Amino acid sequence: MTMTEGRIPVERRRRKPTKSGVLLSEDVIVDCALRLVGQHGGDALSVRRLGAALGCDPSALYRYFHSTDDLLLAASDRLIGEAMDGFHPERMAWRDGLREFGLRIHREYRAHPRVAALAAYRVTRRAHEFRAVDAGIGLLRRAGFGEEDAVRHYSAFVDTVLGHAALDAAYLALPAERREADDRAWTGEYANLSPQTHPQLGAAREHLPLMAGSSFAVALELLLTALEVAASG
Amino acid sequence: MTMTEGRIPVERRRRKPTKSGVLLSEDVIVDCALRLVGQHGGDALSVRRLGAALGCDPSALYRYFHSTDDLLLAASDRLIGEAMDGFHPERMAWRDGLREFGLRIHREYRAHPRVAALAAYRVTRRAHEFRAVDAGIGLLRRAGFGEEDAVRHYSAFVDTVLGHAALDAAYLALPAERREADDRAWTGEYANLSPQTHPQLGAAREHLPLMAGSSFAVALELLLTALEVAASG
DNA sequence: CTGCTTGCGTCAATGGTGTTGTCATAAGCG
DNA sequence: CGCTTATGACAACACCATTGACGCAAGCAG
Repeated sequence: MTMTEGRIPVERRRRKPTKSGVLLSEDVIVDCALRLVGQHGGDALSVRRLGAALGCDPSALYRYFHSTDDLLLAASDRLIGEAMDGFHPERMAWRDGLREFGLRIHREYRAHPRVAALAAYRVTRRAHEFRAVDAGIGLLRRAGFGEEDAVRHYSAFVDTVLGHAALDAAYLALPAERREADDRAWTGEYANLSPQTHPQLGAAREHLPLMAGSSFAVALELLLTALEVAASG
Repeated sequence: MTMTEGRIPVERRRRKPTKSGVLLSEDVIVDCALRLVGQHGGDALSVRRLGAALGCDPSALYRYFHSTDDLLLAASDRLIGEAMDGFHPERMAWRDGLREFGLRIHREYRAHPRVAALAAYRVTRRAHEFRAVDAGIGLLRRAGFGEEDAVRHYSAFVDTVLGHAALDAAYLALPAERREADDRAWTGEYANLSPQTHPQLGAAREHLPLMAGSSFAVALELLLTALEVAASG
């Protein structure tokens, strides 16, 4: 089929338990996938491992999703909903609201890095995203921006948040060994460079481990400050 | 080996041409990898395809790189090198220097979206990156930050730049059809939502197309302003 | 209760991936 | 000229996603 593939119908009547007794469903599979990624790291998500965890043949999953990408999108849809669940920006000051907005997305993405690495780059065009954008623009209007500037600054804000979230998520999705190797660079290769050729690195040697962790919190506060300045100016 | 693996020495004396007559080298391989990824997409980067393109056995590449990850880091470092080529921050005010620093990286990543999407979140641990980090920290020292704060704020700055670069690069790496569909969402789905349920989107309807383009320029200026505030405070 | 339809789990196979160990060969030094 | 060794080739291993054929059994029709 070259046409857009029709959704696999969610309503199923016939149910056959798997060899090990588990009843499969779209929800059960997404649950298991998120659990698998959360517990065993980013590279634990493969059709084979998922099948093993569910006690079914890997190919059984294709009865529910067209591809692993399709499965990941389904999982990412749930992520957006969970990130925004219980968020009530109208109850707080705009700056606090924007901060929580950013922190919620960032936290959710970090909790599911492998899924997030794919989700961050995509426009879902679904209900949860609609609601999030509406809330975000509303917060910037309350900060004092006019309509056009609110949109422009919301765009900059959310892209910065998503960019950091994607970066941190992609990093967390790396195999542990590579992640540790990247971290060690700041106390190893970087700290041992000659101060002659790299004077700043030499002078700041003892602070370089700061480069290893996430810088999102610092960047978020900087951005909020800048928005405050821009709104009042 | 649990220790950090020794670098494969760059100086080689013996040279044996491959079956098809090509002389392999680290540079030749990176060249080919960048070309391959640029032409045929991120999924085109595999040792087997790379070997085929170079006219050598896939395993020959392991004489030059420990793994495909190692190769990717080498390619990434070359991007950094090209981005920083001819950059002389000491000749300009710190704010102008940081702006150009950000713009250079962003431009280079946009020029090689597929490699950038794979490499934006990695630490290359190589010469070009060393120099870039040294220059970046130096600019923030000149802004008035102490050593520790300079490192902390450089981290936030560069991660924001890389995050935006990764986002924009991933967007550019999308198939044109999907990219256009995403753009159309802001004049289509988003603009047609009911103002009852999404009041902000309704009010700002005519400005929503602003969401389609890159927000990097706006975010960069915001960040520079915030750094100025933080440095003087 | 019987029997048919069909949803769906299983099996087997295809062709892709990174990586490693072994071997042969040729480059360049002594 | 011959020896050492760098390095390319080959084969094999373990994993991956995806597909098509097969057959079991769930649930409805009669």
